[in-house]
Amino acid sequence: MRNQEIADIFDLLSKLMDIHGENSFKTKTYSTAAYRIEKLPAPLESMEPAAMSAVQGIGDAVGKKIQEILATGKLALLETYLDKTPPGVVEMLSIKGIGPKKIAVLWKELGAESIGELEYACNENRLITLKGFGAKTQESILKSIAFMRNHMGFYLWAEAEAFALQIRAQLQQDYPQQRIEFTGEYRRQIPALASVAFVTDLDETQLRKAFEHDPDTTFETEGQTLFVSVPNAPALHFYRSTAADFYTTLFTTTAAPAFAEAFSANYIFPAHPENEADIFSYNALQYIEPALRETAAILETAGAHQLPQLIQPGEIKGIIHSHSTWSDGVHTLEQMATAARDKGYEYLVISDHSQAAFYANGLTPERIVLQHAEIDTLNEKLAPFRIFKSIEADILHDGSLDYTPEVLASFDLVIASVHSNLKMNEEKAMQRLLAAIANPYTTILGHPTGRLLLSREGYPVDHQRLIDACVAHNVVIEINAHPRRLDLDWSWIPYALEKGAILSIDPDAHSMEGMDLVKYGVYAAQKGGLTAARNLSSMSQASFEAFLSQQKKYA
DNA sequence: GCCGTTTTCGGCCCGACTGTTTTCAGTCG
Repeated sequence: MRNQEIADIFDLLSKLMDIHGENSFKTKTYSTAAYRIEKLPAPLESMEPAAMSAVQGIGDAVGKKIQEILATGKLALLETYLDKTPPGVVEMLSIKGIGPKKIAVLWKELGAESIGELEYACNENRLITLKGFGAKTQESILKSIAFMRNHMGFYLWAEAEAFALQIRAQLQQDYPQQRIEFTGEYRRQIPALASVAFVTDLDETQLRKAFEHDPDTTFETEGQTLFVSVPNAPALHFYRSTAADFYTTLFTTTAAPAFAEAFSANYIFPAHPENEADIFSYNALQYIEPALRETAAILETAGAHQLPQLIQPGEIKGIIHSHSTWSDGVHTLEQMATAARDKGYEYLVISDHSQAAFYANGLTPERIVLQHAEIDTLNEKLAPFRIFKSIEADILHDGSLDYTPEVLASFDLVIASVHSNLKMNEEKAMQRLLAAIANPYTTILGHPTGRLLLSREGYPVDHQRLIDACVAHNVVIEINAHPRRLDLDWSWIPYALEKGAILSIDPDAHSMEGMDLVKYGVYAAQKGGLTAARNLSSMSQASFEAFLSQQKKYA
């Protein structure tokens, strides 16, 4: 079992015990244990019990519970708490803005045992009578429930990926003679999606057979399409097609509505295309990558043969934006650097959290000096690979960065990000962001909207003004590659490119494995037509150094 | 429940912000 899954068990245990009013120091212990386990550099599975109890926060009781989880796959104590808590109450933990204590009140005093009942009670204005609750809390609960409902059934592309690959692999293995291809929003690399779709020449009986081992799977047929619903997974669509129309079906089911409409209005399908490229060439169009098949406008660009050469995962040359054990990362500086080198990257930009982020062990000016000394030593050892000195500086409430100019000047580059006071109106958000962009030490604006896909709206920003300001101040705009962020959103990339902005696909890696997330950033960026030439992390080490020294002239 | 020692109990307990209070509990990053 992975550390993350074990940590999730302790985290849930801690919250359930809080709901049941257990000793808060006891529950704190479990939540701390969860945090520590999550940050362990090695899998608990492969650790000796002695090494385990040496970990801060893991004592006798937690150690035994870990052994139990590893041996049985579950934790009896958690099961007993789950047994005495209605599932709907457990679900309430996913409502933003309320925690275990408030949930306990809603359950015990209001009698709400599900999110539906809670929503009803809010609409009946019944929360305001409860101690510690008021109109604003009620409103924010309703808002959060509405947000959750809007995103129900949606999954991150990266979450859907493993499921999609597994389904396809199984069908290919069972029916090696037949064809199965991805289509729809999954093929278009939509960052958050509700379905994974396929085009196939398999018949309905064959398809159903692949799922019959799971009694919870349901099926629905509509014409030639089979819809399969597997619990807790994206919906599956199988568009069944004959060999003659296979590529026509693939083309039409891949297209977003606007793209499909424009195509059928202005172009025609050849009779029996032998591949998708035939459909484009028949209409004197350049081949359009699936990721780009969103708008009507892209067809005109393809007609003029001016499509961009989309950036590819192999064109990322450096890991920009990463964390180490100096702040809240899982691995040491040296581990991160050697991992980046071994993965074939030319350089690593280490950007731990700044001092305002105490929850993430942000760096004080004194610790920055020590970290820089370690980087210097490692750079001698690892040359020609290079670690660049950076920081993810918090953009404070007033838009200033988290250090004095002297400290900021000690970095090779500075990534400025908002991490606190996320509840802002657009005016306040823009004021903070524009101040940070205008700061001469800011090299990159990190995750510009602070959004978390399917989980949190970002603060509202005026994208055009934001991008214009970055261009004016030579500030690079990050495309944070974490699959839950993908922020800047791909839909704003064309505007940014048109205005001359430089973007940077950055993994925001908190571990060695975290570097592998860059590919999700590349997939999202492809949708916006990004090319390697306009992506900072595609620069070679030498070009990156030249770019930074150019930047310093502005500072 | 964990930890550390001025050990075998007693303290632990980030800080800003929000929304609720009228002095603070809960939540979040």
